[in-house]
Formats: sequence, structure tokens, C-alpha cells
Amino acid sequence: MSHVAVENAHGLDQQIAALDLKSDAQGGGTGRRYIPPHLRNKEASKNDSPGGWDVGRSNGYVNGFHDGRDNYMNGSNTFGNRGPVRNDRGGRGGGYRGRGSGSYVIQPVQNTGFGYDNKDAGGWNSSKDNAYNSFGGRSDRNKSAFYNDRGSSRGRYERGGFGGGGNSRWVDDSRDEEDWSKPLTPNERLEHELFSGSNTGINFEKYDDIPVEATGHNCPQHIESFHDVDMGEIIMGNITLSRYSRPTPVQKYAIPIIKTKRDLMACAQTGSGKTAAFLLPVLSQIYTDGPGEALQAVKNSVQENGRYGRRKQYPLSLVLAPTRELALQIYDEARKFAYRSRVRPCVVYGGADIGQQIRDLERGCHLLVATPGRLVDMMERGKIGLDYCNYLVLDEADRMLDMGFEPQIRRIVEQDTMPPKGLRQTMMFSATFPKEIQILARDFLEDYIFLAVGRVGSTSENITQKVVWVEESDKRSFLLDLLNATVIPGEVQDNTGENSEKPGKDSLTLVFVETKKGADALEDFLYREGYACTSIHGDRSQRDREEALHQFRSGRCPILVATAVAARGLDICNVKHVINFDLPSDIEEYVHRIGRTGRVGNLGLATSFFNDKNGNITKDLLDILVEAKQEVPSWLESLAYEHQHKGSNRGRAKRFSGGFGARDYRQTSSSTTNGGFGSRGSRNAGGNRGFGGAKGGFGNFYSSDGYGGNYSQVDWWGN
DNA sequence: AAAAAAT
Repeated sequence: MSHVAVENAHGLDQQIAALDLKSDAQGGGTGRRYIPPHLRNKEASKNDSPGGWDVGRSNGYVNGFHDGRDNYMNGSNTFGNRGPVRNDRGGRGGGYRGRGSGSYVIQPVQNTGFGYDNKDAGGWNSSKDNAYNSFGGRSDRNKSAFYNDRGSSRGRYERGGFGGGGNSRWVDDSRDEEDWSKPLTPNERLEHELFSGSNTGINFEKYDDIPVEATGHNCPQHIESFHDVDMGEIIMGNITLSRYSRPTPVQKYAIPIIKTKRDLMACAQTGSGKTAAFLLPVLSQIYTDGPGEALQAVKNSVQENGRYGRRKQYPLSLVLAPTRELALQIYDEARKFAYRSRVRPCVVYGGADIGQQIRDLERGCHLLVATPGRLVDMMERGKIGLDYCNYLVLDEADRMLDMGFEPQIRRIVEQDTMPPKGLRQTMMFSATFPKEIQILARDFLEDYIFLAVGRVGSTSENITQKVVWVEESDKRSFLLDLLNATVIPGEVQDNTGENSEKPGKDSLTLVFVETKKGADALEDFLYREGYACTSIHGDRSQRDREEALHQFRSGRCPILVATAVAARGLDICNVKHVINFDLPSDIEEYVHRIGRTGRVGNLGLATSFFNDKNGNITKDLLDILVEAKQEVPSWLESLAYEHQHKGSNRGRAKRFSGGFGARDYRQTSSSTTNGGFGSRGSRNAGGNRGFGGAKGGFGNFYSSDGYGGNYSQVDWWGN
């Protein structure tokens, strides 16, 4: 790197000069001026006047997305005046459904006016660089303060030659300026935007019953309160603003593990509070340690490539997620916990305009949430360097492997510039722990702690599970009956809207179907029947997917017809009823689906339509019902018995009839570096279904790998 | 006989 600068010293000099010029111009003729930290927010608010770029961007964000759907939609002819709100009809196959024009844009406002953004707005940045030159010892002091973890000054580049008057005021204050652990000035508007939403924190007494087991050597003690571990001023403030009162089980264990810089393999479902379980300690650590070498790397990138040239960002932390919506959801959480910090979270995923995402990255990116494909794309375009990424999180790891992301994940983690395991800290989350995940854990994790959190969804007695026999041809009319008649146990039916029979906005119903075509067809049907409904599946445009989700969340469309895309990870509160219009063929999928209800300690109802097409799930479904102490229809019991003794020899039989693969399991576990699940393995080997007895027990952690060895080679469809 | 994910 540095030799580039030397060779190109002249050009660089010019670029720096150009930078200064530009800054002066932007400063409105005020010249180079240092703005002390405590005044910067005011400075930013001044710029907030209508027409200022800051407000412009914010509005772009608000109106085009998240919170501003109201404005956007009211201004749109597509919606509004005709009864139930819905997306298009008509334009089937036309791709884009619903809205008229404009590309879909993500424009976060996080940290506007701070940190890297100041570079664009303030115009004092280059004099700061000069200060580095003028006060030689300065950079070394910085180094000791921030470069503590990965000590070497690898990749840093020393500039010399074009010094120039430093600014002693800047130097005096710069300690504050660079101290990432101190909260920045509050921003009321942003605070409201981030925290006014519903409380997604799960703080419910019932969750105390969920068993957690941590294994691995030197496992730190779990905490009982957020105050038991020092996460710093910023994090504690944001925990309060988020109205989190006490940690969930997975948080109690994961937070101290991550804070003590250990690698982690956690088996936990979404809905257990696991996003915060890794975001809180990771962000807290970043606030403590500061940007380290990444800061200089980004500066170098700017200088080497010019003010308007390529600017590569070096995130300190990366979170990979399987679906776009989940990535977005994690990003939204990250923005909360990054409030008043210098950390700027970004999100990249497919289906959205990449140019916008690149521009957003260029405003600074310290924590990146991504789906694998788009991230690889960004890396190949030179927009993202993982050289300084000291925290890696793989969320829903089993799901990512199911979706065939393994090559991309290995490309990101192993075949690029990311620090190797041991140097970086790696956290993997997965609902199950099949062999593929064990191998990934062995490859990506160093001396890790294994955390098993009891299932929150299915075995929670919060959810009443019903299975009803419905022939294919009767499904639609049965669904209508259900929608009209459903009374959630323990809940007062909220009757809003003109038709009092239909569920109100606080009572959301999620209807799962197996195919995308089926989702469209059912949505059409419900619409014709007069229901406010929408749908989400992989053939809809990204914008439509997010809009459908928003309409559902907000209660504008209290019925959402969905495929598997919505089964996992999505945290939608107020889902009172999950209906499996089509049962999935995989029990894990079932568990995930019904886990969309009964969240945050609420009561939930899950109704599944069962007929002779669902033979493959009979046995597993029965087990789940028994485990969760649910009523089991007698016909299901006898069917399960029949199915077990049918001795069919189809693909599934191959996959599932081999008995519990204790041998496979032990083999893999013993070859895994300190997996720490030895005892679990043997318990499973002996007891087949694992920890059956415990309330909310560990049930099926190993079920999907436990049978036979063909797990990922041949799937149920023979692909 | 499928869904999801970069284009």
C-alpha cells in the first residue's frame, strides 16, 4: 500500500489539495474550521434546514421505506381508496407489483453528521491529517490506544512531506474525538425514529424456564442482569431506550461469553433474543477498542483513489444472514444499539439497487449485515475489505447451508482477507446442529463454547397447536371459516374495521403455503373474498416483499400469505395465529413457522391443515405435539404408527429410517475442536430424542442430522 | 413435487 503512495506522491498531493479546496467550498467560505464534538450536532441541525442534504436524505429514507410508508402510500394511486389494501392484481408476471415509479432506495440516517460523514460535511478532516504530521508522537499514542488487539501496523501508511500548519486545538480535543466509548450528542429525531417502535425485547418471566446449557472449557459465568457485565455507557443507554429490562436466557449466557472474547456456537431459535445477544457485546467491544487500523485503511483508500474515486470500507464486524428480510431486521436492531456511537451499521443484500448500497457504504461502514451473494459481489467490486473484520457472526447457519450458501460463506471467510480464526472472534447461531454445521464450526471456530438453548417456539406452552384433517378441496372454505371464527384463547378479539367478523389490526394471521404459485392464488382468493391481505414469496420483487411485510406488521393487511421465505427469523409481534394451509415436509420448518406466533410471551395459536399428502411429517409432528403437551388427534396417532411400519423405500425412508445416527454424530463431535458437546452427544445417542423431559427441552437439535448420513446430498425433492 | 439467493 505505502509504496503506491510514494510512487504517486505528486498525484496524491494534488488529490489532497483538491480535497481541501472542496472542503472550503462546502464550508461556505468559512475556510477550514474545526468544529468541536459538542457543537457538531448543532452544526448538523443547522444543515437540517429544508433543502439541506441531510434532511433530503432523511426524508428519502423515511418516505421511501420503513416508517414513512404512510406518506408514500397515501401519495400513491395504487393504494388507498378501494377497500382492503393490497398489492396489484393484474400485473402478474409483470414483475413489479404495486407501486408506480422510482427505484427502491435504502438511505439510513444513522450517525448523520458524525464520524466519517463529517468528512463530507465539515471540511476539517484534512487539517486533521496535517495535525498527524505536525505532532509526530501523536500517531503512536493513538496506536497504543486503539491498535491494541492486533498490534502490528500492517497496512498502515505513513505520510511524510506535505505537512503544514497543525491545529493545536484539534490535537487537544482529538482524544475525545477518537474515543469511541463516549456517547455522541443525542439526536431527538433519530432517537424517536429508532426507539418509538414496539418493544421487540423479550423480557418475559416465562422465558426463565427455558433451559440453557453451556459447555466448553473455561466457560464464563452467565449473568442475570445487563448490569452484571460492563458494556459501557452507550450500550447501557441504548438498552434502556429499547426498554429491555432483563436479559433473555440466550443473552444471559452469550453476552459474557462474547465479552470474554470467546468463540461461540449457539443453538438457539430466533425469537430467543439472539440478535441482541451478539450485537450488544460485539458493539460494546468495538466502542471500547475503537476503529484500530481500519480507520487508517479507509483513509488510505480515500487518498489512493481520490475524493470521488473508489472508496473501500473495512468493516470491523460482519453479520451474515440467509434472507434479505432477516438481514434488514438485524440491521434495524444494530442501528438501535449503535445510536450515539461512532459505529455506522450498513446492510447489503440482493434485489435492491447496488449503487445505493455502495453509496451508503461509502459514508462509512463499521458493522456490516449482509446476505452472502451480495457481499461477495461487493468484495469483488473492491467496495468491502474484510482485513480488519475482527467479529464474524453467522446467523441461522443451518439455514444458510440448506440454501447452498456454503461456497460463498467459505469464499468470504476463508478465501479472502478476513483475519483467520483465533485472531478474529467468531459466533455461529443455528437452530439445529447437523453434521454440516459441526464441520463449519470446526473450520471457523477456535476453542469455542457450545450453547444450547431450549426451543422457544414449539415446546413453549404459549402456543396452542391444533392439527385438523382437511382435504385439499376443502382447504379454502375451511380457511374462511377459521378466519371468521377464530378466537384466540385468552385474547379479546380486536374488532376493528367495517366487518366485525374479521380480525383487527392487533390480531395478525400468517398463512403458510408450500409454493409461490399457491401463495399468489390464495392471496387472490382471499382478496376476492374481501379480506385485507397481502403475500410474500421469492418471486415478488424485493420492494414488494418488504412492503408486504410492512403492511402486515402495521396491521393494514392483517393477513399475510407466505412461503418459506417468512418462516424463519422474522420477528413480527402480534401474530396471533399461524395457519399451515399446507404443512411443510420438514419438521424444522414447522417449528420455525409456528414460532412466528406466541412471541414475547404472548399466547399464540397454530392451526395446521393435514391430509394424506402429509404422511412424511406425521411422526415428527406427533413428537412435537407430545413434547409440547398438546392435544393429539387420535387419527394422527394411528397414522404415525402406520407410517412407521409401512417400510416404504422412498427417498425419505433412506434419509429418515436409518435410525438415530449416534455413530456419525460422535465421530464428528470428537473430531471437532473442543466442541464441548460430548455429553450431549452421548445423551442423545442413548436417549434418541434428547432431553425430552425438560420443559421446553432440547428436543430436536440433532434430529435433522441424526438420521442417516445423506442429509445434504439428496434432499426431499431429490435435488 | 420447492424455496431461497448476485446479476
